[in-house]
Amino acid sequence: MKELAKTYDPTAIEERIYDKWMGRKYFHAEVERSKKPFTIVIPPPNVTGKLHMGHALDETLQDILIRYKRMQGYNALWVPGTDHASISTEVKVTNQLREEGIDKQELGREGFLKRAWEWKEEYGGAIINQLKKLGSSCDWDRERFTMDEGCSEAVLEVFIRLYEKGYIYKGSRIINWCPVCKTSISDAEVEHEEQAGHFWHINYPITDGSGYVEIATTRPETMLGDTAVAVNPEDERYQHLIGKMLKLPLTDREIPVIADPYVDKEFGTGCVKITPAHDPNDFEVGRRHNLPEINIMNDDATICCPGKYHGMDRYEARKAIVKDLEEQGLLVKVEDHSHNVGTHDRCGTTVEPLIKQQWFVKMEELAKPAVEAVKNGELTFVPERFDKIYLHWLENIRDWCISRQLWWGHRIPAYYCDECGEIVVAKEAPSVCPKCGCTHLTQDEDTLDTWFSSALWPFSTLGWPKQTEDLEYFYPTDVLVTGYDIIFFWVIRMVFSGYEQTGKSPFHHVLIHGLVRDSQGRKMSKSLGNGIDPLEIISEYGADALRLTLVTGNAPGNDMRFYMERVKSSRNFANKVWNASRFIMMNLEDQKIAEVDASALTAADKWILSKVNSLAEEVTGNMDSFELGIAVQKIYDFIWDEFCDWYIEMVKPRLWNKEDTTREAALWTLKQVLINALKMLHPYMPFITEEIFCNLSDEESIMISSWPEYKEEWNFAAEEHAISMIKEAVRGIRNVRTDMNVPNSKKATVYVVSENPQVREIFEQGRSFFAALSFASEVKVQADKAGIEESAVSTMIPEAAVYMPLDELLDLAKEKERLKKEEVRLQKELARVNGMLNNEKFVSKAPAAKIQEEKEKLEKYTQMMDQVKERLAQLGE
RNA sequence: GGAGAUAUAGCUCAGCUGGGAGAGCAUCUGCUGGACGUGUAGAGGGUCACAGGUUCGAGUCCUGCUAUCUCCACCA
Repeated sequence: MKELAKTYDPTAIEERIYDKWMGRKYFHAEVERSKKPFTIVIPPPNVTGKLHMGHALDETLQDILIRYKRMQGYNALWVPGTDHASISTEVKVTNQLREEGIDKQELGREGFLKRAWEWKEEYGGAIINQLKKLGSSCDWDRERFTMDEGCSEAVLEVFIRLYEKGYIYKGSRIINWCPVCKTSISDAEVEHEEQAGHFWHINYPITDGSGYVEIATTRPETMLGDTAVAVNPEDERYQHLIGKMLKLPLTDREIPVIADPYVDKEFGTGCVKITPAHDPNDFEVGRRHNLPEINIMNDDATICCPGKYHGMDRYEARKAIVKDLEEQGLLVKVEDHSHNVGTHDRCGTTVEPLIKQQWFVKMEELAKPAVEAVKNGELTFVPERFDKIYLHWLENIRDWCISRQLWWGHRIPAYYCDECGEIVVAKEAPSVCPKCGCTHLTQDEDTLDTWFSSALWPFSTLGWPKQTEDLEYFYPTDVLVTGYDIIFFWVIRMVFSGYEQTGKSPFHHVLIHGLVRDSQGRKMSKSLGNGIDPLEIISEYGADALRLTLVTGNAPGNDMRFYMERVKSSRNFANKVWNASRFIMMNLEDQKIAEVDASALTAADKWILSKVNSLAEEVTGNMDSFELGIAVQKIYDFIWDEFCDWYIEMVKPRLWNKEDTTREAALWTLKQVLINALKMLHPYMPFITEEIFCNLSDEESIMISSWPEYKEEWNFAAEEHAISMIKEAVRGIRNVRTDMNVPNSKKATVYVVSENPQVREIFEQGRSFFAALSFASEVKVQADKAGIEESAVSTMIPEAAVYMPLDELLDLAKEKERLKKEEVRLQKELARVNGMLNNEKFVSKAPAAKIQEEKEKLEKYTQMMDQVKERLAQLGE
């Protein structure tokens, strides 16, 4: 056995261990009919991405679950991969080209894609290596990419299927347009933010000269595209206007006044300008009334209409138009007004609603099984409250705009006949037009929304559309782990795609986590510069410490704050585990410990075995309910408090005495308990547990060892009781000594007095460690107070009194004071217990077990009180 | 305008189906005996936001209210 370092140094260990795991293919899973599968697919990070704390949390949670299930004997598969991230990547590559002085358009589609793939090959894998640093046990042999051959095949298949069922259609509709990225985006990609703006009141002259109609708008520049003014049909004020024509200022057009219930009488002036081509509501109104749709904007949001405003930027035009209206006396007033502005979530640009030909997925029918899945419990969210968010979105879902005016992505498999305009949707380019027979067909220029391919991720990565063995065995996956911020983008789309294409929900559970924030609670962001790099934390404190920090004290769905003190405390725990193990290995001295018979075990051994046994039961329960924070807290407390601070201290006297007949039992127990604790800790802290385990065990790796299960033969209730009594006495003694300022070096005889022979037996049995833990020179266990000096200090536990003659140190007044404090405490406890037991309603309604519990407490407190009173009397009180 | 979350020790947060308020860090006081000072033994510190209600019993369930945060929403 090698000598272990005094402090744990993760950097020396982690890489070597990860290489070992990789080399032995522990992460790899193949179909194995004899085992039950447990599958997770990774939320594929963007190829443009760099590992941040959000990833670190997400991957840690998945790795914990997958390692846990693997140890439980499941055939655990964690499928990794990356997402092509159409817009982000396209922007990055475009910028790179620009720096080289190359214009994307001049380079052309083919040249651009070549560069994009080169870029992907060069930088795209970076994040994968970063995931490995965390200890992620992904099956890297199965690494996928949303634009690889198989995923692309799945995309084509789904597109064609949905098209043929009529769920995908092409239409001219109002969509969200990003004037900077120059592409359409879906509703989910629009972020709404409240912005301070103005409300401009403008008079539109009535053509018959009878006056004006006053409208109010937040976007005066769009008036160039107005094709009507609407009033509510029930608004008495404006009945006479309906049907009249208005002169649209700054143009030579005339527009009608129409009546539509969409208009709110109470808001603004009650008259609304209708701009069908630049506002989603107006678009609807326009379609109802067959109004012309006049587009006044170019793709870069400059104005496009005959006249002086042509070519102006939208905001420049706004200023000019307001100025001109004012000069013409048509501007009535300007009010301050804050309103919602839609921005593109990738670049922050204000989105422009525009009418464009785009491809859409019709959502109404597709959404139904996804709604049903949550309602009938086939799919559950952890925590449950995310059901509501999910359902609310699905129940109000609108058609999904899936075409993007980008090059990096899956090109839409639609071909147009140059002659007759026929649309052919097919996996491969048709050579002739099925309608007119000509041979000139051109493929649609657009690509698909990046989420179209990620929606298929749980099954496309397992071989779909081929009915592979993998698919049949590993699918549906078990749990999806992700942040609440992409429920709309991703989770919902995976669920309805799963039902539509495979007839099943793609996973059974969705474990939602929150955001990792900085120590002040702010979002970590590039612009604030407050991000903490997980890789830096790993290199300084180790991946285990980072992982522990990310799961400790965090409940599912809640945001968490990240700060260095917590990382340090996790690192300290790793060191604690390291040193406890080092201590045990030093004592084992490489000797083989034979299986020890239960009859050879002492009460302390049985106590700790019983504790680790119930720990296994509880932790398993917590992990099955995804309560990972609670589970790891219990493991932490067990290792540090029960095992290190109590059990190891208890067995030291036995270890030091080579003649001790129970020494072997102590060594065996230490090893058993440590191994079990390490196993439970392994999913959380994989590296340190592996390193220690391999130094301790003959098995080749902890990650393929078996998860501890509850075993009846390790259930020792009597010993748990006995040891808790001794611990109680030790605590009492320590308290007294601290109170009296007795240094640890000053030993005293400790008398344990109890009339109960069983209690005396417990202390007799525990004599060796009880003496050590209570700084006793000698322990005397007896039935009465014979031989105990009256001046000895005392502490009471149920069923026993403990005395220590500390002669010269004794301060009688202080002793009395302490006893009186204890008396007051006991009085309060007795009052509470008696209050309950004397309450008829409690006795008649509370469960029997609870009543029994309280009765036992009453007995204990009464005993202790008697002892305290007796002692006080003895002291002349 | 809807919906949700959060409010517990100085700080950051746990607390599952109701049955004597917890952890880590911080603060204070001891302890250097043979795993660990990244340690150890102790201490102080909480009307569990507020007000009602249900219950023998409420941090936990219900109602209301306040504050903060988040999501959704077409009031121009």
